[in-house]
This record gives sequence, C-alpha cells and structure tokens, in this order.
Amino acid sequence: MVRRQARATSFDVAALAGVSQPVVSRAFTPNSRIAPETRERVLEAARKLNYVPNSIASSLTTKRTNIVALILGNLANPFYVHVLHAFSKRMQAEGRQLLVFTVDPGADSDEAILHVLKYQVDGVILTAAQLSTRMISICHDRGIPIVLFNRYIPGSDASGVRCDNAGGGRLIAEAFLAAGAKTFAMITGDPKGTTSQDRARGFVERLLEEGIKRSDIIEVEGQSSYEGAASAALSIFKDKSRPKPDALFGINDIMAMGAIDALRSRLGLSIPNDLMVGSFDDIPEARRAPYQLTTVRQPIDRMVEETLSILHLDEPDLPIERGIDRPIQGRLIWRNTIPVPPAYRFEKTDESGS
Amino acid sequence: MVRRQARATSFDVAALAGVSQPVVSRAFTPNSRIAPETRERVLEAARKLNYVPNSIASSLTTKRTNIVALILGNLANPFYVHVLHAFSKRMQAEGRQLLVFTVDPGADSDEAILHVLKYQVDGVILTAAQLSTRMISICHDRGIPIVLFNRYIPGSDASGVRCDNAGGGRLIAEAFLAAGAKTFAMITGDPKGTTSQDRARGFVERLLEEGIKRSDIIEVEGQSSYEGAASAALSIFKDKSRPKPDALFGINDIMAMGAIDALRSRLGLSIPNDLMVGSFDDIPEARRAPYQLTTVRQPIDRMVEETLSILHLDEPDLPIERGIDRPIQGRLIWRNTIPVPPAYRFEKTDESGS
DNA sequence: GTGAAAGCGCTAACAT
DNA sequence: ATGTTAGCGCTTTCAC
Repeated sequence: MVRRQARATSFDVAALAGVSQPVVSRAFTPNSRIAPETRERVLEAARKLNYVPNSIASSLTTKRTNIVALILGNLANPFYVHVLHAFSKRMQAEGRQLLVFTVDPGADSDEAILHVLKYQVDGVILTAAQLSTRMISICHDRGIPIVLFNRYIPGSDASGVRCDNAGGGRLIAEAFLAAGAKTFAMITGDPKGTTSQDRARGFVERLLEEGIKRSDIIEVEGQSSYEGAASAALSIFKDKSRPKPDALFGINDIMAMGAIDALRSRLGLSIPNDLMVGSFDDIPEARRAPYQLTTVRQPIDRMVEETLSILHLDEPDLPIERGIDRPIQGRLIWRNTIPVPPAYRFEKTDESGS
Repeated sequence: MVRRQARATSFDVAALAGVSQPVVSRAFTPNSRIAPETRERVLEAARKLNYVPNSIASSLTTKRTNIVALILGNLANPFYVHVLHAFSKRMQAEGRQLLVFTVDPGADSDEAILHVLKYQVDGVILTAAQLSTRMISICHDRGIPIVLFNRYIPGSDASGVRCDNAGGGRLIAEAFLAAGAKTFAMITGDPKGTTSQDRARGFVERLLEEGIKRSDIIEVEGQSSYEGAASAALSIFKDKSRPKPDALFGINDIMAMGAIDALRSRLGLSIPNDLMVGSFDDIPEARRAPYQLTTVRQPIDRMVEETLSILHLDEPDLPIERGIDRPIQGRLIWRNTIPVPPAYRFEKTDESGS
C-alpha cells in the first residue's frame, strides 16, 4: 500500500456524474449557474469518490488562496495566544485559513514575510517586532494588504490597529493618583516597541501634570517577559540609593505577574498594602486569585474586527488601505492591586463586556 | 493605485535575464543542473523584479505544498501553546509552514480535516479531541499522513505520539506515598480522552497496589480547565460526607494551578502542609513562585521529533505509518508541592534537561 | 444550463 | 547546460 495514491479530481467526478468537468466546478461554487438537480447529482458523485476540491489549483486562476498569514512574536505572553485564538476563530468562520509564523521576539520579520509571499496569501497580520518598510512596499506592490496588530510604524505606509496605549497609561496613572500613591516606578518592555513606549509615555505625562518630577519616576526594563519583570522588580526594591515606590506600573499583565510573584516570594511584600500595581492587557490570567490585577483591558474583539475591515479580504479589488493608524480605547478594570478610592467604588464591576 | 497589481512571474524574470523560463525555475531549485553564472544572472534579475516563486503553482506539479496542518483543541492550556511553538519552530527550520486550525474543546475535528484536505497539506498533526476513523481513512487514502499528538485511538489506523501517561500517573502516586500521604483525591480532565484516563489509571493502580481501596480515592471532573479545576477542588473540600484528602493529583498543571489558587484563596489551605499536590505536563508556568509544582514533565521536544519521524515528510513515497502508538517516558520533577522525603532529597535538581 | 477550449505559474521529461 | 513541450486541477470566457 503506497502513499501518493490518486486523489479524485473534478474530471473523475464529472465522469461519474455524466457531466462535463466545468459543471463540477460550478456545483461547488455558490451562486453559479447550474440546475439544482445537476448540482445534487454531482455532489452525490463527489461524495462517492471522497472528492475534495483542490483549492491550490483553484487559487491559480482565481488569484485568491483564502489563506491569511499571522506572524507572531512573543507566544510567551498569553495576550498573543488570545489574539491568535480570536483571529483563528474569525477566519475559520469565514472559510479562511491561518498560516502561522513565529518569529523570535526582537528578530525582524522580513524573512517570514518572504516565505509568506511564496504562498500568495490574501493578507498579512503582523504582531511581531521589526519589519522593514521595504517589505511593506513589496507586499503592497503585489497587492497584499498588511496590518500591524498592536503596533505601528510612524510615518510609514503600513496600517496598524492598536489600543490607545498612551491613553491607557494615563488611566493607570490616574488610578494610582486616586488611590493616593506618591512615588512611582514602571517596568517597561521592548524599548524599541511603540507599544511599551506609548504606555509609559501616557503614564508619565499624567504624573508630570500632577507636578511629579520625571526623575522621581523609576524606570527599569523588563524584557517583555515574566522572568525579566521579576528581576526588574527585585532590582527596583534592592536599590538602596532610591526611595521605594508605592506604585508600580507593569507595562503588561504578564510582566506585572512576574513582578508580583517575585516581590511577594522574595521580599514578602503585600499587594496592594506595601505596593500597588497596575498593568495593561487584561489577559484572562489577570483575574486569577493570586493576582486580581487592576489593568487596562485591550478590546481584542474590536481590534480584530478593525484589522479585518482594513484588510477587506472580501473586496480584493479595492485599493489597499495605507498608513492607517487606528487606536482603540482601552478600559480600566478595577480589581485588587490598586485600592479603590471611595469615589470609584461603584465602578468595580469588572467581569463584564469588553 | 489599484490592488491586484501584476506580480512578476518566472517568464518576466526569464525575459530580463535572457534565458528560457525553466531556467528560472532551476535557478531557484537547489542541486539542479544550471551553470553558476547563469543562476547568478537569474537571481539578479529576480531581485530587480521583486520576484518570489509562486509555491502554489509549483505545488500543482510537485504534489507537495510544504504545508502541514496543526489542529489545536485547547489553547487555554499553555501546554498546547508550547506544542504549537515547538512545531512552528521546527517546521520553519525545514522550510515548511503550519496551517493552524482551532477546534472548540470537545468538538470533533472532522470538519477541520475537510478544510485541511482542500489545501493538499503534506501532513496533519492533531492535538484536538475527537476524530472519526472515517476521516483517518480519508486522509490515508489520499496519501496524507496524520499523527495524533498526546492522544491515541486504541485499535485504530491512526498513529499517535504521547507521553507514557499511565507511567506518569504512577510516578505521582509513588511520590505521594513516599511523602507519607494516606488519603487521596484526583481532579480529572476530559472523561472521554485517553490522556486523562491513562494518567488517572496509572495513579490509581499504584495506590491499589499499596492496599488503598478504590472507593477511598476521591475523583472529581475538572473539565480540563483552570476554572473547572478550581471549583472541583472546592467541591472536594466542601463535601462533609467524606474525609479530606491529604494528597491531590491534578491531571495537568493548569488544573493543579486552578485547584491550588482556589484552595488557598477560598479555604486558606497551605500547600504542601495542608495538602500536597502533584500534576502533569511541566509547563513553564509550573515553576513560578506561587506554584512550584511537583509534576511529570512531558518531553515535548522528543515528542515533536517522534511525530515528525512518523510523518516522514521528506520521504513522501514511503508508505504511511499506521497504527503506531508511541508512548514516551515522562520524568518526575520534584519541586515544592510534595514534601521531598529524605531518600529522594538528592533528586531535587529540577531545572535541567528534558 | 451546459460544454469546449484556453490558461493560471510552475516543474518534469525530453531533446538539443 | 539550456530550450521545448506538456500538463498539474481548477476557473473562466465563450459558444451552443
């Protein structure tokens, strides 16, 4: 019994059904001109032969593969797992497939894109780090739309969908201030990434407005990871030269979790009594009992919708939408890592909506 | 500026390089008969035109797409995220791509397979739940190898790679016994899945050997999720009709984490003083400070290798390997959720190897 | 509503 | 080493 057995083709089905081959094609194409009874006969023959249309072959003429590339950077951050899941469900529902690439965090995606192009994907969604503007032009020139998810390249032709990161950073600062924090620290992620920069910028801006000096806001890099944030947090509290902060902004949830775990287990700190913590993303893990993070929720579903609307996969003939930067408002979810000031008390309804 | 711009084809490149079209094909095919200087000239022309070979078109003749389908069930369990990552890296390294499908946990994968077949994938890796044997034959008949990852269908034609789950269950039982546990409970996952069944079976078997009565081992379903395990754990400890267990086996790490978080936060239990906990998988989260799980490590890398060797994507002409069940030994990782008995003390070297 | 013919972009066989 | 020819399985005109 040897592999590479003959697969039934539309010709086989046509022969069995007693029709010409194009009729088989029509039988599998919705809204095509074919008599209902003919279609039924063809489908019956197809069933008998276990015939499955070859979409590789049809792509050759239609110039559509119904494949969308998703380039992922940091799977160690559950946020991107949820992004993957959201896109996957959405794509499958519309009969498209996801070709998934993983790129090492920090590495550039140019090579991934090159591989993607070979497969004539209908669109590219990129969540990973660096991408040269040359690659963006190459995609655009070939008619392949590309959307950056949760990042943007200022002044470039690439379109992007993201959370309003600066605004979210302000929300956390606001919450800290309302809870009476006086001294601040933040653990940032990829220093080259706009996402981390923007969140930090919004956070700092709001504090500066309150008259807090920039030099009094401690800033340590946490390499966008649980482990990186854990050691960053310890370094902040072990630094004898500076006063201890009473509020810590973790640039994302997974880093806040790393910081909290380290500070509790190594230094015995209690959250929020010894230190309040705010973060960003609202991944499902954020609501688990040990964390109960007060965080800014990224509205993934809406971001996915926006991404798809920019890609407009259903209207391939429309021009590619270039240079769009679509920031979407995040929402502060009050949980337990920042004491809720009396004025906000009524807002602490956290597990609803998105 | 209109989309669907002409992409350069091998004819365009041929014309620019002053050669015939097949020569372009050869220039992009390693080990093909072409003069080095001709190849260079062609590649130069290709570069000028941003030419990228169309693998969709080449698949039509070669009958190889270099696409492998990965069907994922439960992305909420980080174990499968790591599986995805491992396969993705491995596939990319050999120039193959992953077409990812997500299937709701519990749902069957037949429809996913049908979609997969349209794309003429070179192989299928399935981590999700149910799959009819009919689908397996359809794949096999078309020459598409399929491997079940971390599951198997007894007596079927499908091949599978998995951890030695029963053996792992025994390891946990053994550890509990060595630590002096007397009363036991387990939180199981999908009751229809062999993985959960086997782990539980091995666990119970070992306890029975010690003369413990089956009816004295509490068993509650935890729906394979963090949340499900959390409520399962609470139900065990709220049941006044039975004695409290002093050892709890979580069928996987994520469920053990859910159980631990619930028991600590809701009932104030201390691990391992009030209750020892053992589990399975050794996901990276298992070593985090709040958990420090004693667990059975699944050797993902070896399992991935075995999967690929069964698929033998490089030798498509070999017959498909059917009905293989390849169990791979797991290894007990001692951390802090089971007190280490003196005799084992030296073994507590956990963060090495796989 | 159906069939005949051409062609998508490439690789494989053969001829030179 | 290179060119010529055919054909992978489908969709798309265009006749009928």
